[in-house]
Amino acid sequence: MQGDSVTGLDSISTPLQRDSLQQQIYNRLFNGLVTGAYLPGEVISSRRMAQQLGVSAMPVREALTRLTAEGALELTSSRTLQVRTLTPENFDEVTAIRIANEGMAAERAARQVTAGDIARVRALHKELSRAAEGQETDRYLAANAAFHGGIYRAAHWPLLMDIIKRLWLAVGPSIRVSVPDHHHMATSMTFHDAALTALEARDPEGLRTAIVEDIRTAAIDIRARLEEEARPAPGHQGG
Amino acid sequence: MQGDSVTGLDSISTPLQRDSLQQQIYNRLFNGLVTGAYLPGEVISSRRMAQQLGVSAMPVREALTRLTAEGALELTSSRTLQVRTLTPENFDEVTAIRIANEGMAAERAARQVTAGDIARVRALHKELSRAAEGQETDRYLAANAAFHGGIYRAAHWPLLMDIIKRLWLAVGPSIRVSVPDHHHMATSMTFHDAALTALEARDPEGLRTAIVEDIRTAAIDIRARLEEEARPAPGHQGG
DNA sequence: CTCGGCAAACTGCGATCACAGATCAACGAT
DNA sequence: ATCGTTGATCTGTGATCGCAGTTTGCCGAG
Repeated sequence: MQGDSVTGLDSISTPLQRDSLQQQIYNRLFNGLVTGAYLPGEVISSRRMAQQLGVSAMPVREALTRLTAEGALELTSSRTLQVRTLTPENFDEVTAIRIANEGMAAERAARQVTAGDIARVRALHKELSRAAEGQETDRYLAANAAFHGGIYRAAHWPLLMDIIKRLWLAVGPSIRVSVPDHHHMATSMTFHDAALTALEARDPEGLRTAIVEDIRTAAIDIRARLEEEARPAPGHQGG
Repeated sequence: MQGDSVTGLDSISTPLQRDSLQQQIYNRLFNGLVTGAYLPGEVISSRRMAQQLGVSAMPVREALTRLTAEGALELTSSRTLQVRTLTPENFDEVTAIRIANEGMAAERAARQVTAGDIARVRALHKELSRAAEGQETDRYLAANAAFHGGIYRAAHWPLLMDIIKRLWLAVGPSIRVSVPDHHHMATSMTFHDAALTALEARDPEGLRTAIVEDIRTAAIDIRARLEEEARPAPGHQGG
C-alpha cells in the first residue's frame, strides 16, 4: 500500500486522477474500511462499484483482490465478496500485534520526530479534540486514524507504516460496529493528550506507553461488543 | 497472502491447479523471492512470465501488482518491473521489525505448540542440518525459511504469520546476494539448535532469544555485504 | 394459498485487445 | 567513423468479452 493520505478524507468524491486507477480505488476502499464506512459482513460487488465509479471492472477487482489477500475482505462460498467479520480471537490477535508494532513505531517516532512532524501532529490532535467534543462519530474515527498515523509517520519507517495500515484494515470495520460513545472518546482523549505531550518532549517510553494504553483500553470495549455480536446469531440481519 | 507451503518447494514445476491462477502464481513468485531465486534489480516481465507459464497475462500481472504493492518489486521510471534493491537503511528497518514480530511469534509458539508441531519442526530442523553440513546454499535457504516458518506456524496466529511473510519478502533477495558461507551456516545452526531445544522445552524466553539472536547475527553479515554492494556504483550492471 | 423447478441475473476469474509511454536498434547525414 | 533521428518493440494499464458456478425470482402445478 502506498496511499499518502491516511483517511485524509479524499474519499468524499474526488474525480479520480494521478496514480493508477487501481491504486486510487484501493486507497478509497482502504480509507472507507479504516474509518468504518463499510461494516463487517457487508457485501461488495466489483461490477457495481465499477459502474458507480465510472470505470471498468478491471481496476476495481485488482483493488478488491489485494484487499482480499490482505484479509480485509473474504470470499464466501457463493462467490460473493464481503467485509471480513472478526471473531473475538481474531481481534485479540490483531490487538497484540498492534501493540507490538504501533508501540515500536511510537517509540521510534519520539526519537526521530522533526519540528515539522510535531506541528503536523499538533494540528491533527486539535481536529481530533474537536471531533471528540462534538461527539461526531465519523469525524472522530477519521481524525483518530489520522492522529495515530501522523505519529507513526514521524518514525520515518515506511515498511512499519505499511504493516500498521494492514492492521488497521483488519480492525477498522469492527471498530465502527462498537460505535465510540462519549465515555470512550473521553478516556481515549486522555491518552491522546499524553501522546502529544510525550511526542513534543521527545519521550520514547512515554509515547509508547500512551499509544499502547490507548489501544489496550479501546480494545476492551470493542472486544466486549464483538462477543455480544457473536452470541445471538452467526449471521445477523435487520428486517 | 495465503500460500500454504512456505518454500515447500512446490515451485519446481507443478502444473498449476487448485487455487486461482493468480494465487498460485503469487505463491510461486513468493517462494522464489524468499529463497533467493530472484536477485535484487532483476527485471520481471509479466508477458514473458505469462507465456513461460502458459497462461494469459492477466493472472500474472495481478500477482505482480500485489508483490509491487507489498514492496517486493518496484516500478522503474521506464515502466519496467524489477526486484527491489534494499539500501542498508531499508535493511535495518526490516531487521528491527523482524526482531519484534518474529520474536513475538517465537514466544507465543513456545506457549501454544502442540506435539504435532514439534514433530514437524524437528523434521524441518533435520533437513536444515543436512543442508548446512553439505553446504548446499539453495537447499539451505529453502530449509531455513521452512524451519523458521514451521516455528511461527506453531503460534497459530495467521495474521502474524502473514506479516512475517511480508518481511521475508523484503529481505529474501538480499539474503541470497550475501551467499551464506560455511561459517555463516555453522553459527546460525547454533541458534537453530537452541531454538529447537527451547521449543521442545516450551520455553518462551529461550525460543525468543534464539530466534532474535539468529536474525541479529545473520543481519550483521548481510548488512556488511549490502554496504559493499552499494559503494561501487549506484546502478550496477554486468557486461 | 403453498411448493417445486427453471431461467434470468448476478458472482469471481481468465483471455484478449487497445493504448500511451519508454527503450533500443538500425538507418541516414555529416 | 560518429552522431542524431526515427520506427519497431518492449513495458504497464485499462476496457471488453466470455465462461462456469451460485443465487434469486417468476411461473405453473398441486
